[in-house]
Parts: sequence; C-alpha cells; structure tokens
Amino acid sequence: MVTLADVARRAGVSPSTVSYVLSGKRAISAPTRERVERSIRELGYHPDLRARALASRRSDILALMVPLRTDLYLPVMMEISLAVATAARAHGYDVLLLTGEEGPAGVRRVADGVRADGVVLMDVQLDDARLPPLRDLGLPAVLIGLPAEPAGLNCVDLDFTAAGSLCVDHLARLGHRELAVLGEAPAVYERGTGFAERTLAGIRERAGAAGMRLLHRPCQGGYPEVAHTLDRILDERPGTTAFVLQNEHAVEPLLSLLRQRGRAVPEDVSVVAVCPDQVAEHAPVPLTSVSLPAEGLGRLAVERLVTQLADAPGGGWARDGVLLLPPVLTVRDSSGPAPAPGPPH
Amino acid sequence: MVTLADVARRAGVSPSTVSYVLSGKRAISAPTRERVERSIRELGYHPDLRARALASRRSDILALMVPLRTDLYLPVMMEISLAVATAARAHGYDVLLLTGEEGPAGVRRVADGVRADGVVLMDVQLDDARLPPLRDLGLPAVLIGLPAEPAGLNCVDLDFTAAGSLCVDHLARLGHRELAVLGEAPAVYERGTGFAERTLAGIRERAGAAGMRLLHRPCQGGYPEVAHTLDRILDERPGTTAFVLQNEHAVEPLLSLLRQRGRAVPEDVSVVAVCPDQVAEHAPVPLTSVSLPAEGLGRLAVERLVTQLADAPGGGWARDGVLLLPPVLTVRDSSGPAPAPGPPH
DNA sequence: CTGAAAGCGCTAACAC
DNA sequence: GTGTTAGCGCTTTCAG
Repeated sequence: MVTLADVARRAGVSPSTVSYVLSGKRAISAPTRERVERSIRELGYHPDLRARALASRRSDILALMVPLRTDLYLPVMMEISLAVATAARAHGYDVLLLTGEEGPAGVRRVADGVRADGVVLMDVQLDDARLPPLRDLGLPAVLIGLPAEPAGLNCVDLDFTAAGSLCVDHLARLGHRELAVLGEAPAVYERGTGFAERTLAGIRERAGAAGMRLLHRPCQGGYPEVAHTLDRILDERPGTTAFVLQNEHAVEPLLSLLRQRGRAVPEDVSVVAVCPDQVAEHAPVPLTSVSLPAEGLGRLAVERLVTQLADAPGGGWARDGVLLLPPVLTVRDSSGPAPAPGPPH
Repeated sequence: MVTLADVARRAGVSPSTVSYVLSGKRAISAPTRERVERSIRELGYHPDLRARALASRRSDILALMVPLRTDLYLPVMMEISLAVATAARAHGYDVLLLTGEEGPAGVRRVADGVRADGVVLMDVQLDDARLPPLRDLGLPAVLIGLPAEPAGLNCVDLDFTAAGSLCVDHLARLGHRELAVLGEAPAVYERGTGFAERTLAGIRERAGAAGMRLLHRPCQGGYPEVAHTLDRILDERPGTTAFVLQNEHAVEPLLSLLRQRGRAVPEDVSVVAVCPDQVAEHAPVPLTSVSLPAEGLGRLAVERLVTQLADAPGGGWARDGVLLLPPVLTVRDSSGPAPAPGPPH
C-alpha cells in the first residue's frame, strides 16, 4: 500500500506538506504542489480513509436509518434512501445503512463507535425511541418526519396538514359536499406515525370550514380490505362523491372497485391522493394528487445535516428546527365537478 | 471520550490485556477478565471503531452497490438491500450504501480508501463495467446477478432459466398450446441485463420441447404500454390462452385489461409471473408465480462474502463460483386448464 | 497468563 | 512557505 509518507519521500517534502496539498488547509507554493501532485499520480496514491478518520476525528460518513416494515410503501423509502445517498456523495460523504430494526441501539452503536459524523432518521414516530439516545449522545441528526416533541431537533417533512387541506380545498371548489377518507392501515395510526394524523387533521379542519360531510375509515392495502372498506363507506354514505386517499397500496384496488361498482371516475366520484407522483401518473386513471417529495426530502435532510456538521464540527446541535415543505397539488384525471345531486345510486 | 487506556488504568492492567479481553484472542484469567469487564462497564467504554479499523486492517464494513434506476422494480431492490443490511448486522458488519450511479469509480473509491472489507454488487449487467476494477483491485466481492463472464467471481442469483422453464411446464401440463410472453422493457434487454434473457431462454427451450407456439413481446410497464402490447398480441395470436409475465409494472395493467377485453382469468386465459410473492399475492387475481427470493438472495450474498473474508483475510478470491437458486412455483388463482378450443373470441 | 512497545497512516499544532 | 513531531485509539508482535 502506498502511504502518504511514500509520496512525501518521493517528492522530497515532508508528510505534512503532502497532507496540506491534499486538504488545501494552507498555502503551498506552485512548484512544491506540482511535485507532490506528480508524486501522487506516479505512485497511484490514495489516502487511507480509516487513518484520516482517526486523526481528523471525522469519518465523512453519514448514517441513514431506514424503516424495516412491510406495511409501509417501500418505493417511497427507497427513493428517499437513494436521494440521501446521492446527495451525501455530492457533499463528499458516504452513507452507512442502518435498519430501523436496530432502533435506539443502532443510534448508540453509531455514536459510541464513532462510525458516522451524523445520522438521518427516517420513519420517525410521534414518540420515537431513538430520540432520547440522540439527545443524550449529542449526535448530529436530521429527522425525516415530525415527532411529537421536536424541540431542539432538526426535522424535515412534507406539511401533511396543509396537504390534507389542499386536497379538500380542491374538492370543495369542485362542488363536492360528501367526502370519504380512505386512511392508512390501522397499524400505522396505532404506531403513532404523525403524518397520517396530520393529514387527517388538515382534512378535518378544512372540511369543517367548507361545511362538507366527512367520513374517515382506516384501511389496509389489498383488494379484499379495500373492497370491504369501500362497501362500508358507500353503505353508510351512498351520496359520497369524493375520496381522499393516503395509502398507496389502496390506489389500484380503489379505482378498480369503483369501476366494478359502476361509479365512474371522475364523472361520478372524484379521487384525490397524497402519494408520489410516479404512483399518481401510473394509476389506471392518472390521479389528481399532492405529491410526496421523496427525493426532495432526502436531499434536504442531507443538506441540513451537512450544514450542521460544518457549523459545529464535533456535535453541534440543530440550528434551524422544523422545516415543513409546502404541498403541491397536481390536477390530473381523477377529479372533476361534483355530479348534479340526483337519486342515490 | 473513554479510551481503552482509561479502562486499563482503572483495572490495573495493561492496554493489551483489555484488548484481548475484548477480542478473545488469548486466554485471560477469570479474575483479570472480571476486573476489566467491570472497569468497562463502570466507565461506559465503547471501542472506537475507526482506531480499530486502522490498527486491525479490517473495517467490519461491507459496501452495497444498489442500482439507481427508475425502470427497475424498486421494491425488489429495497428488499434485497434490507436483507443485506440485516444479514450483515447479524455477522457483525455494517453496510455502506453506494449508488450504482458511481459505477466502477465507486468500486475504486471503496477499495482505494479501504472503506469496506468487501462489496456486494446488485443489478449486475452481462458486461458490467464494475467488474474490471473489482478484479484488478482484488476487492472481495459477491455479485447478485450473473455476468457474461463469471469466471473467478462469486455470484448468486435465481436460476432464471429454470424459472422460465418451470412456468412453461406448468402451463403445458394444463393443456395450453399458445403462449405469449410479456417481457421486460426494451431498455432492460438493451442494457444487457442477463436475467431477462435467461428467463426467455428457459421459456423458449421448454415451449419448443412441448410443441407450444410462443410469442415474445418486450413491454414497458404502465397502462397505455401494456394495452398496446396486449392488443398487438391478441391481434396476432387470437388463440393465445396463456401469458408469462416478468415485468412487475405490467401485472396490474395486464389483469385489468384482460378483464376489459372480456377474457376471464383463469377461465379464458392463464397468467403466470416471475415476481416477488408479495406482488403475486396482492394482485387483483392472486397470481400463480415463480417467486423472486429477494430476501434470500440478499442474505446469501452476505453469507458468501463473510465466508470469503474469514477464509482469506485481506482480499482472498471467490472460492465457490456461481450459485443459482432453484426456482419455486406457487400455484394461485391465475392459472387453470386451457379452455376447450372453440371459435376465436 | 500478562506486559511493553512498536506501529497502523494521517492530521495538526508548533516551530522556523 | 515548509518541516518536525506528537498524537488519534487500538492491535499485535515479542518478551517474559
């Protein structure tokens, strides 16, 4: 293995000079730099990142903790992960992949072993067990999601409350008065995943303001489950003309089933979803939707973390607090004017 | 930060003794070990992994290179990634996440900087640009997928050829004589992704042996594309009674469209897919399928890599060559006896 | 069974 | 503008 000392010897300079040429942390005369660079090239030298990490006390590694659940919509998680990896590379960092399975212990492992300079946490629960160790250990972190008590934490997320409101606004303007929400799986609510409830809150608030009737039913993905839930809804509120949808697993089934039940989209009922654009675009009926900006969230998380690391090398705390991205609604083919009131189906 | 030296001092032993207690690499008397362990506990000592990596010349990190493509079925990739992460942890390794975007340069980065002890490569192309650096640098590696020239490489994959054959066997036994293959997107074939062609080869071979007529059409996912391809197929071969399907993005559209075209599954046409079980189970009609063992592949890859690292610390080469998992077909609701020959639809 | 000491390869004061 | 040198915290010979 070629070491920095080898390079220095061959260039006839001291090791520190080579180091400084590499880091740019002090001025080097042109001829010296030239010789060092030639030496590096000729020897095919590459710095040993482990040694650098030890000596400099920074590993240039960011840890990313991704959920390990099957009831979540994997593509979104994957997209965020890849965005994090890509953004991290763009800032000179590598990414260490931790599974949510590890929980708080994973956070400790990383902090105690000094494996990473900071951590990005995905799938943050309202009362997330990983937060206490994070605070105790002072590990620089950014959360994707919003816990119940975000004080002193650096969080980024979609403004789900506003997203919910936006969906309702759109439907209200189209004249809809009877709204049904096909929610996330019950497990998601029980677990205390904030986004589901925030979306609902936004929907509720705006539906109330607009004088709409509202029915909310949690719903697991899959045909049988959606069929059951849909039938209950239509039974209870036959006049329902609009659906808001948050569970990506329910998109296909819902559209399919509505057609089977003889309700045309968007002529008879409108459907609006909160989901990734890709899902909305590729649905049987392209969906009017508020997009879930997976890529943006990942990139943003990294940028905030990198900033934090630069500002306070060695464990500074969040300076920016919570950042909620404003939702954007794209009108596609699944929403239209409420049908003229007539005899129930 | 608590260091090993602190622990040693407090326990009244030498640093090396503490190190040996930790590594178990030499016998330690019970009382000594006891004092060291107490000292560790009381001080809350955790070894600095960077220092350990430098001194021991192993980082206990595995690199994982995941594709960064949108035309691939992300859930499979995600599942493999998580399986790799989980398996790696079970063997005491952390996982570094690299994106395929980095290509050969990524492999070099890891090897040159000694960031990881080995690497797992996903989405391997027939003529993969990452393989030359891998061979040159002697970085221990396992590929998930099968390149054109696997000599000297450690590869794991599903036996896609056998998977194709298995699908055809099943359909042949049910009496089908006219078979259509809805293939992967054209881009996938062009790129030289081996699995698509291997599946097709298996299908071709067996269909020939069984005297079946066979039509293959590449097909991108999405409703419009599948609709177009399906119509072409039915136009060209109205007597088609069986479909084999490999592109997960085409599952929903195909089933939907068949229904729209008045062909009942499985009464009029049978559909068999090569896809993850989860996709097969959650389709509108649960699909008879050969499962894509994402989790198994990930775990297997890690196990082989770990073995390789243990056998030849510091860059040993593959010892086991190629391992292809035998395919397993699960009969669900989408396949049935060929309909009695009658007038075309 | 235990200790002393020489590194691992790089960084960053501290000198000049 | 450059060199000297003491670490970073752990592992691992070599001695005993």
